[in-house]
Amino acid sequence: MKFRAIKGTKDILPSESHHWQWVEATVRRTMHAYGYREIRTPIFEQTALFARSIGELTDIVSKEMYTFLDRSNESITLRPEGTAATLRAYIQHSLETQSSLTKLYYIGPMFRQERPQAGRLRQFHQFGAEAIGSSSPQLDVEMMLLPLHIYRDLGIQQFNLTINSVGCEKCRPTYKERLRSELMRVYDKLSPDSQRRVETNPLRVLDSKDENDRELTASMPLIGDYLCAQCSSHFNAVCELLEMSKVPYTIDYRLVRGLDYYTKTAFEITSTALGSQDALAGGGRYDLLVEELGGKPAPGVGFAAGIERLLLVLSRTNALHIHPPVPDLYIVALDEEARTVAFQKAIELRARGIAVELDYQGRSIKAQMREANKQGARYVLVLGSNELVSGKGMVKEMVSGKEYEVFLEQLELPKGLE
RNA sequence: GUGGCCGUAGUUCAGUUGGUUAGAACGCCAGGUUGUGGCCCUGGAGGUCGUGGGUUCAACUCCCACCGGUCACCCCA
Repeated sequence: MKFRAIKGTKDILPSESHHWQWVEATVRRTMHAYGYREIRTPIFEQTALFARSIGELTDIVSKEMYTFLDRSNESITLRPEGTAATLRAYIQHSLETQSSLTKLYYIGPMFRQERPQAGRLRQFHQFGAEAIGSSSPQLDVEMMLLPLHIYRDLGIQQFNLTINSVGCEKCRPTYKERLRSELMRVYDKLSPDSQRRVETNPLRVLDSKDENDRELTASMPLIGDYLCAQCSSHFNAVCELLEMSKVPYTIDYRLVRGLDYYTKTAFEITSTALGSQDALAGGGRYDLLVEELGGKPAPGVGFAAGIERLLLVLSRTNALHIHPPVPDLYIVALDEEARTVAFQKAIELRARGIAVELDYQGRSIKAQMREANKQGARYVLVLGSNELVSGKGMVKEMVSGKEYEVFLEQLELPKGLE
């Protein structure tokens, strides 16, 4: 075999595209219910946009982006996430002048060059939402409710919501330095990964999976104790709203996000049906990002959710019940003349919105009936010389085997079809 | 990116201590007489045994590299 899809990319074949359509339709319906409108941005942007928003030192920017020079020697990057481009568009088109609060959602492919494994592809798909222009904790909670609502609608039973506050520009630096100095005391005993993180992202050391690291950091100060009054009350408000919404959640003061732009609220939704790649969705508040990207200062909050992982959970919990679409009518034709009439009838019926399928290969009646059955056609009409002469035929309802007489001139299908 | 495991028909797999024409099931195609599917029966097509080297008289079976997948780490959706 000469050509194959690039490592870490996948073809979505007809046997599963209907599952995707179902998920996407559910996402759109729910987004609408929460007042979000779709935005579609290009899948590539100037590299600097991502470096600026996500953070130069993050793993995503420093080693996972698909970055290349185009023919004009401009550095281009395939988007690794959706927020940066969404905010860029928000700023570029001055959406803040349209209304004081902008609520947007997106669905589409993202790109990150990581080592692939189940639930982690190089081209993967996310849906997500952004609310720009308000610092209300209600929106923080809405960002958690949105994906949870979608998961419930799709039939996912088990998930865990974990939240934290990562502070703001006033309180985080103080905590960060305090933590870093604590970490330096045990630096030599930390795992190599954590040693690296002490410099780049000390908060992340607390999130280490290394047993020894966990012991070393067990009694170290947590961000929760260092939040400023504003961050603290915001976080409390978020917790209260979650209580009110009756959404189970846990607070994890060690939770950190991989993107630098988060302030205050950070959260993650995980599923036990997944392996090590267990994050279904993640998000948080980014009150400084719009300004950082050159826009008029505006607070914002958002989330992103992975579609492949969502489908993985659904298939592992046997929750994929959606069937592919079927033809309303399959026309079986027995000879050349009948095939011409069948084609003509198909054109007429399709024009009326009826899904009609027929044989294009001159196959036997048996083969055509089998095909109609395999495709799940609801009705079958057999056309042969008898029908062409009499102008009448029988439409057979496949599930019951019952047959109804119809006139070919003005073909009517049993009611309920149109 | 690091380490472990895996890689045989479209799919899921079998394949004896390396030894002649690589099998099954499902799927696909065609038949089972006169114009009607689902079950059943029969037949057929389909594989350079991931790719490339090497060891050997001989390799799908051993070794190496690469490619792909997968598990964990890393990271995250």
